[in-house]
Amino acid sequence: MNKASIKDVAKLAGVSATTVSYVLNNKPSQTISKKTKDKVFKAAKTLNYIPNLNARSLASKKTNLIGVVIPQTEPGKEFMFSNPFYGELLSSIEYTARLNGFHILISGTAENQSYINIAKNRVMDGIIFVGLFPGEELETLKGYNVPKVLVDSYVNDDAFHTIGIDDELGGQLATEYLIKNGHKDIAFVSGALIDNGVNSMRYSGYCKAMENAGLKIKKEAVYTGSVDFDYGISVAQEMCKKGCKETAAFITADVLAIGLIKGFYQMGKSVPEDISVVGFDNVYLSQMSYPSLTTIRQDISQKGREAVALIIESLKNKDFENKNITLPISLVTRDSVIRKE
Amino acid sequence: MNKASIKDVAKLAGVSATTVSYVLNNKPSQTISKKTKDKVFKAAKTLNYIPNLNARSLASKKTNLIGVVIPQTEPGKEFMFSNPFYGELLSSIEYTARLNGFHILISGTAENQSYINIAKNRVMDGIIFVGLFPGEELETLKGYNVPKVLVDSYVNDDAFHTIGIDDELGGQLATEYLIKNGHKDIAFVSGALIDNGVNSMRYSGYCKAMENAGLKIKKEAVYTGSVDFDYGISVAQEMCKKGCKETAAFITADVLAIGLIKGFYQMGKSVPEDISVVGFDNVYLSQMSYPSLTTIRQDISQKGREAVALIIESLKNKDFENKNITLPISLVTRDSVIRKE
DNA sequence: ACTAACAACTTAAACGTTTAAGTGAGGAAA
DNA sequence: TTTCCTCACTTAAACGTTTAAGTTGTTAGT
Repeated sequence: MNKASIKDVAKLAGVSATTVSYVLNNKPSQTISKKTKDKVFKAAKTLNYIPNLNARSLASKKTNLIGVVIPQTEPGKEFMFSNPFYGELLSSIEYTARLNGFHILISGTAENQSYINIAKNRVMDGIIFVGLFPGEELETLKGYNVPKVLVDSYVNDDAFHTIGIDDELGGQLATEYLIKNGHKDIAFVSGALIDNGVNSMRYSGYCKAMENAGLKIKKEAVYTGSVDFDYGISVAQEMCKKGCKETAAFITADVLAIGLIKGFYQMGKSVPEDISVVGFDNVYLSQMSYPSLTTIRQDISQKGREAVALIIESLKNKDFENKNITLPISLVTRDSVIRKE
Repeated sequence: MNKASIKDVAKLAGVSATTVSYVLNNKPSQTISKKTKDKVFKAAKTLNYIPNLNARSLASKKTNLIGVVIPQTEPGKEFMFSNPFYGELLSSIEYTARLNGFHILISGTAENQSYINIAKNRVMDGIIFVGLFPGEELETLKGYNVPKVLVDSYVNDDAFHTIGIDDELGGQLATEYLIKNGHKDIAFVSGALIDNGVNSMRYSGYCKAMENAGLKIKKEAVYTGSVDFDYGISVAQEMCKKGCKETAAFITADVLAIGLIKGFYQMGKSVPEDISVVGFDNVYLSQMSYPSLTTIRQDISQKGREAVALIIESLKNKDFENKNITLPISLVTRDSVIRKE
């Protein structure tokens, strides 16, 4: 028993396929009698009719599909969610999209695989790109004529919506808070510093705060690697091996910060007694750790909601101009920072 | 400048659309001269041709799309990833699918929304359902003629592949470990106990271990609510308020266990000194907590890989019978359990 | 009584592919 | 030389919808 098509429904109901389409889509542009509607509904129900969305999309040029491209945090590693930030963001995107009748098509980006592959290979109503993407491909992407949102990317091009936070300010707030608490030797720990990436911006905020306070930035106190728990542990180990002159650290991601805390603990040092720590993102994880993490709060959920909203708005209104949205951030103080005597 | 279609390419290359299709899909059933191939490739490149996958799917009846349905952990809450288990699983699914040329379409399940909606509304080559789903809808789902995988569901129906672990054994192992360490008053904490759900099975393992050891299961030591951090905190509070006669707890999810640890700490009790804790799942989170969590390890990543593999296998081989896979588990001992004097 | 308007449909083209079947040319086998 | 193959294509139908543009039959207005 194969799937019923609109024609089967039409035949059973004794009307044309067009009528079925009108009834089932509840087109206000077309009046259909109550009697006919009932017949169609009944026939559709009887045949367990399910419209083929591929056909619908082909005909209507709408797919109700939003693509989400998420960077692979580490090459060869399947865990694109090793940073819970992405999970929370995706969750918000999916939820908002679903409320609006859209589905989400996700794709990580493999090492050697172009991230625009997903755009090339699917027909989507819009795409959300999370994180930083290399510049050359952006050009190609521009030719893809659907609403596009860049999340957390400092690309300045009006072919895209952008949505992000003031990462530099965040870095500054975090560092200033440590300084305010009497710390002078403050390490900086982060994923790779890529031009125009969030980490670079946060680093720049760190530098600003240090300079404003007349503190020197020591090269050996700047650690950059990958954003995950294990790298956090290894940084803590390295710091301890070096003697750990630092009394505090600003870390650009909460997972990474939690890794540091763990690493210090393993090396016999404790947070915040021996070293204070400030993270970034305020993922749910940050309240779970011990000690709970002082961090820069951003509204991840809102980021997702806005991203979807921008796409939907652009879809509704063809002249809707691409927007650049900056969401607010704030410092949330918990237990990972202590005042230095 | 609208998108180029196969016809535009054909025109530019001076061949038929069919030839273009053959060339671009590299069909071995059809021989095409090198010369023509080159012409087609060149034309496609010039026009920046991107095949419309909706049209392709319509014609070929393959979508290269796998649907993943994930339960909403809490009604009205957007965070379907409040349990990191889902994120890790999804990540694995996405990665495996991508390696095989598939994309992932995800959908949470809203409260009042049928979870088969996604199946009804999209044309997919296969679907993976994660968690427990109400029985009535399963019947409807059976009519949907694509490979279907049920992950972590104790439905016994050969219309589905199933993949899971021996949850009862897991519950037993965890509880026995606590008993072996001298604990007699052991609480059980979990999400809702639903017939044939993993939590019920884990509970049953808990009961088995208790009974085998001649220990009584006290109703007031069994806590069931939702699987998230906050519920964990509230259970710890409740336990403490009751005087906390228990010296240990088996908790059916790591996030929940971490919540308990936090809650105990807030109430002035510490883990494992005052109370020992065993979790379940071994999500990456479990090593991050302090103390790190003794838990039941399951290979979440493999769960995802196998789920996708089953679908792909079924797609390749129409006679491939639905399988029931049970993956191994084991106890991983960390720091959240202490021997009782 | 005649036109206009409207309600309730249907016809047919279009969306962009795939693919079974067909075609013609050139070469090999008889 | 004729027949038969094989190569290198092309034709045309099909996939399941949507939707602009008809086509009726009825009602309303004058």
